[in-house]
Amino acid sequence: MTNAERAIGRRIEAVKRRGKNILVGLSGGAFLRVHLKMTGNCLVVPDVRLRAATVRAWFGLEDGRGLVLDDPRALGRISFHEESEREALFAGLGPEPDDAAFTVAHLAACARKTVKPVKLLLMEQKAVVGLGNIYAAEALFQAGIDPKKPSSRISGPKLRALHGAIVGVLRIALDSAVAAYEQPGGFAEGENFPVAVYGREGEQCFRCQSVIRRIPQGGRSTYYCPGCQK
DNA sequence: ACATTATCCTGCACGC
DNA sequence: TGCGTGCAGGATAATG
Repeated sequence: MTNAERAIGRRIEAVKRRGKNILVGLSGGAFLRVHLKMTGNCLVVPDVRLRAATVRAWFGLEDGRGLVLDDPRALGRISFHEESEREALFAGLGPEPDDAAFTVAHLAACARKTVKPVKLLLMEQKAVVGLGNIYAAEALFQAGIDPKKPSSRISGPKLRALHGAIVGVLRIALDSAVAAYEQPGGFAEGENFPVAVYGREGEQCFRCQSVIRRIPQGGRSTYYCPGCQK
């Protein structure tokens, strides 16, 4: 029996989220883990037989509808797990940004442990979950921190500002994503987020008029304002 | 043990 | 016009 076949006959009981993972709870003590990566979309379609060409995985529901993973770039993943695997599966993840466990002290403790550039620390999903390349850059801009700054050398006030920026950025990102999904037929995560630095290389900073820069970090592009971010 | 790089995958922007 | 190249993204495997 394949892993996908282990889901057959089970009832969908709940849908939750942990960081960037969607958890589809199934009867019999199991769940599906979905990661949308960049362009994935997990949704229920009216007829599982009429799937878009970009649907990479699908489950037929008893009424003919389908639970599908639609992903043009095919980086998204869906996998079956027993409840017993849950703890180990997410053991490396940090707290949710809106959880009481995500405090300034927690962020400071994570930062103190490493000299790696703070942008990379934020991308690891270990100090806090939810930040990707765009939101990490925007949070660092809001906090006025240079993305190249060694994590352990960030001052107390800057860490406090960063904590607030992370919470604010992810709250807006989540709210706008939920609103986008609630539009009829809508899916436009991120489209409503007002970017200050991401993708704006060579353009002027809205705040100080400096020219926005782009640098490689961890194989990705990081955008920042050299005037605002020290 | 750590840090950097490659890999996955497709679509699109770009230069010639 | 059309083709080749490179880049975008998150997470993880592989390499240094």
